[in-house]
Amino acid sequence: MAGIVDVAREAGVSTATVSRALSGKDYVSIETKELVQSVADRLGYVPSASAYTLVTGRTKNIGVVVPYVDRWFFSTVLEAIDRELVKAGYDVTLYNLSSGDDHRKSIFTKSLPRKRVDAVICVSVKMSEEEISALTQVNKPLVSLGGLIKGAKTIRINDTAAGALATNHLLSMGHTRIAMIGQSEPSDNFYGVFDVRKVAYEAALKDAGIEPRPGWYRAVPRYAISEGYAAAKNLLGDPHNSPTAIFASSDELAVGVLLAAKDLGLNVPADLSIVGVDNHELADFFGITTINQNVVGQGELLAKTMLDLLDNPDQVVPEITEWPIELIVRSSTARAPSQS
Amino acid sequence: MAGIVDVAREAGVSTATVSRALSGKDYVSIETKELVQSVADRLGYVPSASAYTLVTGRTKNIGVVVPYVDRWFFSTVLEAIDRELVKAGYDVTLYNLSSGDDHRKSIFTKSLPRKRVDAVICVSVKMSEEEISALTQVNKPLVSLGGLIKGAKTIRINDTAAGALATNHLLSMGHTRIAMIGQSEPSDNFYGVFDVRKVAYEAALKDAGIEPRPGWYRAVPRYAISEGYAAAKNLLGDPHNSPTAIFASSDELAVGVLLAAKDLGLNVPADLSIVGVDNHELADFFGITTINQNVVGQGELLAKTMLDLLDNPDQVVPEITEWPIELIVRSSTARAPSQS
DNA sequence: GAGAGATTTGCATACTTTTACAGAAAATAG
DNA sequence: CTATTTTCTGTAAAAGTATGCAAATCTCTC
Repeated sequence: MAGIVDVAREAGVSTATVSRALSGKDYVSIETKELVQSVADRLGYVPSASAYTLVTGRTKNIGVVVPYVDRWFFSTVLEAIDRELVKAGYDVTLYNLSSGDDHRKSIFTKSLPRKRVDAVICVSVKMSEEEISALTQVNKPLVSLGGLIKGAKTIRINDTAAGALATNHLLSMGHTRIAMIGQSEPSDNFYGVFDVRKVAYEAALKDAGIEPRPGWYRAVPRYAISEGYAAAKNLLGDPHNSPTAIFASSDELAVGVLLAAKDLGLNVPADLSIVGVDNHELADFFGITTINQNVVGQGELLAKTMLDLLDNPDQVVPEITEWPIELIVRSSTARAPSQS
Repeated sequence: MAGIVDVAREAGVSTATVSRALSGKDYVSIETKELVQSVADRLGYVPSASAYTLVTGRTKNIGVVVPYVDRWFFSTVLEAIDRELVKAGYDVTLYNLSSGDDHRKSIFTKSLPRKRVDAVICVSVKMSEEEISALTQVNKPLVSLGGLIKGAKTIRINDTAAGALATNHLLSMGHTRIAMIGQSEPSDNFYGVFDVRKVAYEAALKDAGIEPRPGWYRAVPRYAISEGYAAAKNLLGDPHNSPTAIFASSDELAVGVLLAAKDLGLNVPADLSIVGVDNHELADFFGITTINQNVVGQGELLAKTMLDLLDNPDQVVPEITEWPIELIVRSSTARAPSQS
């Protein structure tokens, strides 16, 4: 393992010159630069990241905290974040909260502040005051996606607007019997949207003069096709007293609803309208009307925001930037069937 | 930012004692240990990872290289790997090859050897000789999942056996008109299984005295429901000359096939048998016969193998350990329909 | 009570790099 | 041709921790 001194000796210069030649950001003659470069290549020299960090205080590494990695939203956003960060020369180390609750504490009190990372990106994670201050006290920039983290720049969609947009779309098509499948209260790790969208859905109904039925809101623990299917089977069980529309809080749930409807012999959208959220690849495939939240775009903006913050650390900016959403109408929604 | 010297001064001991007290792996009296601990807590002291690494040579950090993170197989295996590694006190930094091809080079020549990680785990990635030697020369343990990396411990399923198992299952039920949907040649980053399973499928047919029809093998670029759907629609287009069974190289493809069959008015399994690979959550939901490869199990074993290698670096072990597969029969396969 | 061993601490060094400082050489200005 | 500026290079001092070595204290055992 060649070190900088080996390169210096071999090239007949000082270590300082080697450092300058390779970093390329200081006076050094073109000849010695090339000489050093070639010697370094020949010896296979790569500078030690820990030594670099020790002296500069910078790691060129960013920590990304997620509640899960094996779920669509998170793996998608992670891919987007990683791409942007890598482009700027950063590595990313992954902190997955689902890997154990006892682990969570050590992440925030040990790993993150331990000068391992230059900054922290949190996606949809709930953080306590102490956890936040543990980070800000060591002066680590912090940005967040979807969560509510006091003092951190946050990017998120307006979930109230999303819930209203979906519900109003159905109302505008004459539906009055509208059910919703949402997210049940998740773990401590996960800042979910479970009640925000529900509240918006109920408010939209009330605004239209419709009293929401408690039985027509179903909470599922996970955004999965199977969960949407089971919930829909249940909601649509009684043909004389069924909703004519279902608002699902994710496209994966919506797909489950669609399949359940088919299995029950219902025609979508003639008998049942469905709207989801996410603009998941599957929503396109199944023709599901959805609320596009462009997860990749959010991830990219998140990463760019972080990089920007790293460049000028004490800029003043809005705490929360709201990512635009839009309704994408496909073939899963239509006018409500005439009253039977 | 409190350093070890601050703790030492405050506690009235030497830095050496602080180090020993906190690491807990050397003689230190119980009283001073508690004293140091409390002072460290009060000051919010966390040892610097870079200093630790510089002096010990160990990072407590493992690099995981993947071709993608936003695809089912990889996010699932990543979750499993992370859980095991975290349990053992390691952080994981993620190297996603899909973040750019120019990036790939810098990963293997810079990031990885730069003493950032203690070891490297590769999942399904093709590596050149140079890339491997760049890692082994700096003495970094390397384990791999699914790829073929010379000199590295590798865990994988026997894809030949998988292809044979699936095909023979269909043959044993009297099918003679068997098509396959596999993976087209992927990028340089990705060590795919595209031809291994195909060869096994064709060999199994030939063993049964059936000449494989070129047109009945379809290659798709991506394991996605939509790809399986499109390929199946195509394969099943001509009702007088269609296969009675389709072997899909992944469960996601198989789901697409199932949906296509339904849309064409075919009855599964009466008119068409389908077998997939993975034992994806969806295969259970849709009742698809599949070959279980237990991705989580593979990831866990991979991580454990790595940890073991880290503990005793020069053990001698088999290069390749083969992960067992099994056929899970569900409701998507049945005896071939009688000849029409 | 003395010697042997076990336990407890501190001193000093090493790990590898970057960079402030200063000095030398070269270029430019007047 | 001197004075000034610019370019180039080396010396040395950090950065924060772990650990070998030695010294000191304590605990036994006979």
